Amino acid sequence: MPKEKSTRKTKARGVEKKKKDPNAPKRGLSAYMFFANEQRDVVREENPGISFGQVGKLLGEKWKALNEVERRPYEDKAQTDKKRYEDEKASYNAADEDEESN
DNA sequence: CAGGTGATTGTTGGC
DNA sequence: GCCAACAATCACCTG
Repeated sequence: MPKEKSTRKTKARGVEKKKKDPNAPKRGLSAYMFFANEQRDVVREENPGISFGQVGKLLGEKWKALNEVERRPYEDKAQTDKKRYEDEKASYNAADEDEESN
């Protein structure tokens, strides 16, 4: 069971020591990201003048408020985005074999 | 084979 | 540029 205490740990790693990738192929976005993109302007519209605290929270609440079907389009994108990352990883792997000739 | 870990993704808003 | 809740993710590496 992973410990989810502190929200963001940014660079504060607690494990031995892992080195980041040179190309850092990053991962794909998350359904939430796509959903947020839509609500972002919507939520803010329903709550004009609210700070991130409200928006962020409301976003998460509404996010789940949606039904699987509503999340589908977002998940779909998330999966597609994932593939996108796969591509990076592919290049990243290839680069590892022959580094950049440059 | 199985596990868990971390890294990342995007929103807003201020310094 | 970074940080914060909010959520998902899930590929990565290891023993």
